Amino acid sequence: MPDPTSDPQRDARPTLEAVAARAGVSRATASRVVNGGAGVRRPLVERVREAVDELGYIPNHAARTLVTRRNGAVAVIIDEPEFRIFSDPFFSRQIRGISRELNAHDAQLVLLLVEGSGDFDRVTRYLAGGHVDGVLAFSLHTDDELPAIIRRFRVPTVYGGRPEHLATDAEGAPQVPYVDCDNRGGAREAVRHLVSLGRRRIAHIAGPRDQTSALDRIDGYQDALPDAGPELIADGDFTTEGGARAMAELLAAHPDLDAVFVANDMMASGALRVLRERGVRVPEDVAVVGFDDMESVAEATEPPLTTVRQDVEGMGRLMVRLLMERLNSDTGTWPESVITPTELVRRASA
Amino acid sequence: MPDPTSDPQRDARPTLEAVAARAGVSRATASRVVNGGAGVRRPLVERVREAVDELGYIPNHAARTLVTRRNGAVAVIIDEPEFRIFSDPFFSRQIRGISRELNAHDAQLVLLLVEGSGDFDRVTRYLAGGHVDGVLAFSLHTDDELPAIIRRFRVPTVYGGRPEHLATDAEGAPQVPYVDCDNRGGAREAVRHLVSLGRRRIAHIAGPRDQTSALDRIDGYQDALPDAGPELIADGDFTTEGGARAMAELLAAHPDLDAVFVANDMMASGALRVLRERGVRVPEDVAVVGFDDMESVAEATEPPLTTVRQDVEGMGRLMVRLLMERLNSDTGTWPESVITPTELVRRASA
DNA sequence: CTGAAAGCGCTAACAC
DNA sequence: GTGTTAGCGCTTTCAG
Repeated sequence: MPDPTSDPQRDARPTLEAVAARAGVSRATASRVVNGGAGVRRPLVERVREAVDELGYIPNHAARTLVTRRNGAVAVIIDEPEFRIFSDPFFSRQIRGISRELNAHDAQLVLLLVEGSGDFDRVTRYLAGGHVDGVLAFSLHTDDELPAIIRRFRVPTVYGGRPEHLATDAEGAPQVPYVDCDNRGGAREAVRHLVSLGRRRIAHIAGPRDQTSALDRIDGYQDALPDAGPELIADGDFTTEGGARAMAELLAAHPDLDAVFVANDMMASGALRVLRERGVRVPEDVAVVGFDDMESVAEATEPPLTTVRQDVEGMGRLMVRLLMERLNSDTGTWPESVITPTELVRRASA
Repeated sequence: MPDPTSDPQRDARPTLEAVAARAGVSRATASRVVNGGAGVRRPLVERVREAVDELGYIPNHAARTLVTRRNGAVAVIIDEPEFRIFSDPFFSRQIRGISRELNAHDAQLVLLLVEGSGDFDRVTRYLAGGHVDGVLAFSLHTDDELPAIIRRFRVPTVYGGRPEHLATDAEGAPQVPYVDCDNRGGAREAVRHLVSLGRRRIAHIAGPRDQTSALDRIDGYQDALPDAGPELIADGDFTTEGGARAMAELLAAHPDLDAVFVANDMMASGALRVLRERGVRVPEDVAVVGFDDMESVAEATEPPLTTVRQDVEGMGRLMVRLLMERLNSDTGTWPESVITPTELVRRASA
């Protein structure tokens, strides 16, 4: 905290006391009204409300937190290694969903960026300090310390994306609620679509293997193509350039391929560029299906991209809702994880 | 705030009282030690420290805030219209700088996304509620209500990027401290570099005219080329596609151009692609200079991009430092705005 | 249904 | 130097 030596703005905001006085009631009654007004007679409620308006009363959060032990804030924790997701429209959408839903619950979003193990101390202190009611955590890595910290301090948490290692309780039931889209099912559908188009040599450009979304999409590809060898899978990194590179490799190794399922739209856009540069016609020669349905990308490609849509913003909102459900449950039991459905969006590329 | 009907986790964290008891001192002394330990004799300091460790004591933030009236949190406010900047690596870098510097000051980052005028109420309540010690606000629009709100509640604020309309005090001195890079100077340097290379028909691909950074870069371009007509300026939108479009227009209208200064790297990357597709050699036929120096973009282009570097992360840190300076100043006077220098980074494209 | 009173955990005068 | 004592503004029993 900044050096608290000065206080340039010792503002005298009205207190509940003042409201009560003005309304001619006790502080207790004023408090009841401010918090919904249950069990207070109408006329009093109105007098208090008026006083609130006239005085421009706004409750003091710190005082309230001190007694209720709830602070109306949720931390969004992002691992620095994953921080690049920040520059992914995908993530900005999810944050937007989170922000919206949090607003609806009158809760604040505290952003915690973790940049390597040095920062875990800080985050630990922060969580241990009970500054937030809950946590939303994103795409953890294999050896991430975060889950352990979170478990240790029993901070209610919802994960975004299926965590690599699902913790399980004594009965073997997963103890880590998360929200993810049906990556595997969506991928399967995409590839089946390609098959139904009569394509026979269907390649896959995969995302980084340390992300479960990429792994799950590979699984979906293989579900639909049980006989396809791993040589038809090229590795990408979810960036446009990575997609372009992978496409070039694939073209070199398998000149006969007639379709490619790409694990996200950014890479698909790179792949399309390479195909265009090589004079390969899409979809006539090679059909292409992406994943994500980021309109800004999928509608701007040439030709427009057929892709698997996932409701990213909705997933963000869902994360918040799961968390709130838990926070408001008396039993302290967790809601189930949610796998949201995907949907194939047909455009021109396949 | 979520419905406070339940409290599944009524944890009994140790209080200062407990620490004091264990160390055999008064709460006051314990407090002094926890807050730096100035004016407490060594042996006592150590006993208290031990007690803190043994008990795993962590100060209760709410209680502290209640009395100090400081809450160790800073809001970062982003206008939804500008929310796309989220998906700009530029912004993610700035946020990172902010986050780092805030951590260094032990302050938290509260993210406030504004999505249209409906949300101003919420933000107003939040700021008025005194939940944060200060505000960092980004790229406001012409008719933005935010500055008014901020002024009304006298929340210490630093802006990121030169605000469109600089508020001035009675003496006409600007009252809005901001951090921005020297957009105009950087642009000027870029174009002068092109001139020094012997280029004579130098075009400009500009950013959206409602952003001061774009406007300032246009000014810099014109500084260096006082005789260039406005027809050599094409409008872009800071995206790759926009840059490609603008480049195509320019090529059609001015087949004789031999250089182009592009207002950011993303657009430059799109422009380079178009030039390549048309068989225009870079830099032989047309030299290209970008702006930003986002390595991920500028180093990946073909050829690598000569561009104007700005220290984005540093600017984020600076914003925090200005804010903290203000928060810790007894006089409540504002530090000056800061314009950070830019630097031409030569690669292969010019 | 309303009010009185007791704190929540901490800091900051003010004494000693 | 260190301890004592008031609160900070609010919620919440508990009486009435």
